[in-house]
Amino acid sequence: MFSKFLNLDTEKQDRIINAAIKEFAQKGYDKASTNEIVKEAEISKGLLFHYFKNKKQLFLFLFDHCIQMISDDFYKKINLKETEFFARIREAVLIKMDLLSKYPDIFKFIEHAYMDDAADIKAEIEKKVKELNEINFGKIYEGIDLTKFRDDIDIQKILKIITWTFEKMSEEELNKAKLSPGHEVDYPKIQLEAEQYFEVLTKVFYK
Amino acid sequence: MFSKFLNLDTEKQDRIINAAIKEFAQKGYDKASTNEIVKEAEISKGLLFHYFKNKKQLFLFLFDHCIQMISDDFYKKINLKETEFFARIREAVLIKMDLLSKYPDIFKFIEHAYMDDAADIKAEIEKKVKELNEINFGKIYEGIDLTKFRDDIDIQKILKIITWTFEKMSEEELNKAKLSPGHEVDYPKIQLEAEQYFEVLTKVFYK
Amino acid sequence: MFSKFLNLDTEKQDRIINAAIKEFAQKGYDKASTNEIVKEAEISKGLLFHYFKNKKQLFLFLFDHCIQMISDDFYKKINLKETEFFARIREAVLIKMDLLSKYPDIFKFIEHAYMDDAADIKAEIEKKVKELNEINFGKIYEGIDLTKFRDDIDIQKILKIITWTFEKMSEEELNKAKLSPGHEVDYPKIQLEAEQYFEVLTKVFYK
Amino acid sequence: MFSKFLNLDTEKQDRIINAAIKEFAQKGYDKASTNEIVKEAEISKGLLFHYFKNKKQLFLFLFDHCIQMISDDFYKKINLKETEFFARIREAVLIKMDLLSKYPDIFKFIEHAYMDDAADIKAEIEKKVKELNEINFGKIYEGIDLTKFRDDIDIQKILKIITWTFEKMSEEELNKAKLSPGHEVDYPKIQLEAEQYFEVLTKVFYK
DNA sequence: GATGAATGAGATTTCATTCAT
DNA sequence: CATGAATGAAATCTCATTCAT
Repeated sequence: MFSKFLNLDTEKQDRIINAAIKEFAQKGYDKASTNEIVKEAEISKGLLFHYFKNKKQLFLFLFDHCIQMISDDFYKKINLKETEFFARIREAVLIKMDLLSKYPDIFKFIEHAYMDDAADIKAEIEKKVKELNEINFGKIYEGIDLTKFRDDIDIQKILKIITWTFEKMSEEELNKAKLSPGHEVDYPKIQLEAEQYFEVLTKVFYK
Repeated sequence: MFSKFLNLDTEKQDRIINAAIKEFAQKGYDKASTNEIVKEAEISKGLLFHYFKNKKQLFLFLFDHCIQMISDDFYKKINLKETEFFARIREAVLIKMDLLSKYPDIFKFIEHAYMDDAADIKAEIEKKVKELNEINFGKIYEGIDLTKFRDDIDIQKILKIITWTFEKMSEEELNKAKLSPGHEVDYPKIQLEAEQYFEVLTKVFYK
Repeated sequence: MFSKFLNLDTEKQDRIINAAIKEFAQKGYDKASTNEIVKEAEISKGLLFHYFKNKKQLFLFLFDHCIQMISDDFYKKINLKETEFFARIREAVLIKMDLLSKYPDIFKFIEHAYMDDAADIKAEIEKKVKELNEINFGKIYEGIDLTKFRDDIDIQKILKIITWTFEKMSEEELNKAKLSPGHEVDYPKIQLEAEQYFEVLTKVFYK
Repeated sequence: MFSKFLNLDTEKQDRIINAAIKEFAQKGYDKASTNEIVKEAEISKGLLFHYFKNKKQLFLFLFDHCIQMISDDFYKKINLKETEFFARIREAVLIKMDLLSKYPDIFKFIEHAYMDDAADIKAEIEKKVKELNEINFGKIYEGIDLTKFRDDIDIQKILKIITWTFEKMSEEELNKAKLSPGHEVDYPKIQLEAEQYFEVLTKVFYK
């Protein structure tokens, strides 16, 4: 599918990928301009369409690429030997924050991809996202020691509540950051807050 | 700001508002076409820009209008005399579902407004949303009897966790609906699931 | 359909029609450039598409317009009181040649329209052409005195052979002209040749 | 001119010729894509332009090639010993129909070549066509017994009228076929009609 | 107030052809 | 001989906004 592109020398691939991610991250699918992308990547207009037959294919390629990149990095770092639930999830939150500050454009791009409602790409992206979520949810809780949790509550519901709590907490903090003057995310604060929620959740859901 | 528009006879106002909501709801901010709006509303191009000096102002007006409309309806229906927390939140969930099926276009529009990342409107919308959330969070929990909750946990954190749980649960169900063939939301199922989470959360957060 | 366009003042309409006919006549449907048309007509790019929603509609409008114009002129000039067959067809040939030299662009355009195989317009044009031919064949032989023709041959076949003879003769002469240096059509020569064929055909098909 | 190409092994030559004829036949000169041709022929882009320095030369080569092929086939089949005019022309019509159903792509290609008005190729093609027609007209009537025709009419005019009649008749039938749902040419009907015209023309032009 | 013709920059995509390898 | 990456002009069409009437 994208073999032509992948046979390029890495430097040019990177130039194109970075230019495209930047543009899509800034403006979303619809408003992103292939003109800007080729200008930034310093390639000719025709070449982009030689590699990716249209804007949509380019976008979908980038989406896969980003997800792959982030996932790889994530699963390389996470220690699956840690079986204590809260330790594992604490680690996950930390790694996520780390990646977030390391690849801000890519996250912005992925976030856009999730939210963009451009009819063109909606269906495809949503399918990919669903698959991804299922895989991730399984993987992140792989090998977890569930014996510490209360027996009188459906364990799946407990995991959901805990996961959602941390997701929403992060979302809220990131939203606050967006509204602040410099858009700086206050990572130490997030971490502190996370610790407080860990405490609450341990108290109520552990035996 | 929009006084010119508000002085119109209601029938014309409605025609314009409905046409615009429909278009924005279907296509999102960027792809929505002012041409289609005037055609559907049966007014001239110039007139639209006479009332709302540009597309952005029109969108922001509609956003406020929709929020107002939905909020009014919501607070008219909710029984603030009910002070038991879970009873209150159960009622809120039910009313929300009711509104959702009553005004699908408006909700779709608001959803778009939240997600649309057209740089133009993002900042403004997000500010409004934040204010709104704070007001709602305060209002919805107004007069609630907090004495039933455990004393050993920060009550604000408890409320957050509960609120987030129901929000995420609804989001997940709505997303599933989007991926299903007919996009039908399975309201009874949502309600059943909600009851199960009520039970879990009561068990762990009540004394 | 084209009411917006037809409400324009005639001068502007003409500028656009002439520019478009010229471009389509020169280059055929596919290669004709809407850019060139607006440049020649001295209107903005957007305006053309305000009147005709796309290139195809513009072309089809022009086709109808040209056919109408030529037909009107033709039927205004032809004398339907003349019932003698060869007199009638002689007149038709003369009028056709007259129109041909009066509106060379329009004929070139129509010729293109007949031949253009751009998939976009083929079907529509062919339908129109077929209808037109049926009408014309009927009209041109309207009220003709058929009593002079031989009784031992199917009269329809006789008319076909005669019509085809003059059509092919004209085609051949026009083709010769295209190959000659200045592309000049030698009208007197066509007329002389026509007279000779009239003589032959009268001799063999009249009683 | 095309010696490089003609030195290729026949299999590759055929692949290229067939791919190109197919593409030009389907889309006409302008819209035919060299990209599609090389893809179908399974050769590289550069190679095509190595053999034929540009699209136009490729097209002209193909035109000559097709004309040659069809002519060869035609003159191989026609029996020049038959000197009776109508028998000869009847045979010609039959052979033409046979070839038409045997090489539909090639005929479609030639038809396109005749009609395509892409300025680029028009002049050249028309010159070739004219030469060809003269040769064919001479050849097809070679050795014909003209003594049976009436003496009181210019024999050249008689031959023209007869030739034109059969040409126009075929054209009309082919056009009808184009407008019919399945584009099927009704060969038996053409043949029957041809016989009727033979009869008429014999009656009037033979002594 | 109300109209809708007019603008023109900018969008994506195609294409024949070249040329370094 | 053979490759296919690279070019960039040109194509059609859209769109929010203005302004003379």
